[in-house]
Amino acid sequence: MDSGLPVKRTIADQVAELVRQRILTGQLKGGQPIRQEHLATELGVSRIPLREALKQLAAEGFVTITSHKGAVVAELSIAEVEELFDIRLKLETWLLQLAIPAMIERDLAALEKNLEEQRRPDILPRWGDVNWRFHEVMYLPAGRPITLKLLKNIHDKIDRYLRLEVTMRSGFDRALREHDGLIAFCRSRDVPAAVSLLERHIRDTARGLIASLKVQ
Amino acid sequence: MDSGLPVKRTIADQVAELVRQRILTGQLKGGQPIRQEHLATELGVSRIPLREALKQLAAEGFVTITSHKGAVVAELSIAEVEELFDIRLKLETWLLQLAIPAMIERDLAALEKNLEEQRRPDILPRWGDVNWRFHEVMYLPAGRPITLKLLKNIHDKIDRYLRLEVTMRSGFDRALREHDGLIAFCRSRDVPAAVSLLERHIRDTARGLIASLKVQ
DNA sequence: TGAAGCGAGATTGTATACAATATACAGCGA
DNA sequence: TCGCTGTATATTGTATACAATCTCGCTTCA
Repeated sequence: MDSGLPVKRTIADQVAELVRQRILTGQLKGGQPIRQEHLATELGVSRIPLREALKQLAAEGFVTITSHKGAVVAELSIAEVEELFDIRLKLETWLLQLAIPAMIERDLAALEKNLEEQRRPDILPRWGDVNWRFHEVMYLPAGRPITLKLLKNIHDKIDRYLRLEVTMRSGFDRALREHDGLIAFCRSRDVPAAVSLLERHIRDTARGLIASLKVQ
Repeated sequence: MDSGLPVKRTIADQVAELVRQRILTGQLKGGQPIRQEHLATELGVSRIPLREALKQLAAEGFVTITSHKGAVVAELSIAEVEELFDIRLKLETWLLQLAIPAMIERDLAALEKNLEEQRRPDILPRWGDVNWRFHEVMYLPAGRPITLKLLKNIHDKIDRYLRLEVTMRSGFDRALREHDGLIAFCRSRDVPAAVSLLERHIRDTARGLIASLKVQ
């Protein structure tokens, strides 16, 4: 699956992955400072690979580094979340347009297999992952790997907040229905209908998340 | 201008900036390996800040790091260049749509000031910079800072190849005319005309660059 | 009172030293 | 000759040590 990963993983890479996961899962909360010595000793490594990991995460937008003051977990304002959803809207609808004509049976089967997983009762903890993979599989036939990687980064940043959304159950069933509809339109190669549903899907997700952010 | 820069710049930041510039200007060519010890002694620093700089550049996509083998200057395939231009097309037309209704006289004046600079005879070495700033100023009123930063990164990656384009003179005058036209449409608030011209502008640039890449 | 100055401790930034891994090449055997 | 293997060298990865900077409470003085 992750064919891009280096075979021999360096400590810095492992730490980057771990810290990223902690941020995504909310173990490290937005605005929280990251003390190098503390985290390094906890992980049983020196500060050198940790610092390299933090530099990488900073470039990816997960932490913010200020000289001589350290790294803090990045926070997204509501405006920034809205902007990220807008970027998704523009790029994902484009990819879907490209992907649908290029889809073969195997792609559609993969989408349906993913949808089955989404229906399993114990999905919630893995929802972020599975949901992204659904979209990824759908856009893969478009053959635009750079865009896909960019979108994954955006999804990761957003998912952190989706996890916090306690009222997710409400939007959850809707998301499943929309995913189901997307597959149907992909099957019938109905590009306009699929794109329009995807637009609604992304906008609905955005609306739900932003509403729940504004409450807090 | 660069208000986002840290006040106290760390060695790692300076090195990252310098290496990025060397890549952009072609002093470091695509595929070329970067030997840490060598570059570090040349710059008079230790390998630690250099390594942090390389991690950052890797996350930004300017170099590729392989464990225990080192960093090499990233190369873009023709397909990747095409994809980057496609992303530009989707995002920049969107930003322009948002920006035009929000433009005030000051923005238009800034565009014209930039265009004047483009007309100066000694522009070629600074073309990459000035050209990006034209687009940046044009999209700034859209109020989408994340997208803008993303686009800057894409421009940087592309500009490296634009610099190589020896026959730039041909596309150069055309670019100036198109920039001129864009300002006119912005002034008249003619969104459809501006967007359509911008589409052509980006496609023209892409076509010219890709043609010259295919020759080599 | 309160605002500026000044350490002591905490924290980050960088250099040096060493360990782990990769690369190049010589020697050996079939 | 060809291919394998082991060793020397080069290069990267990480730990430790130290330097630079920041934080925060205290003092001092207007």
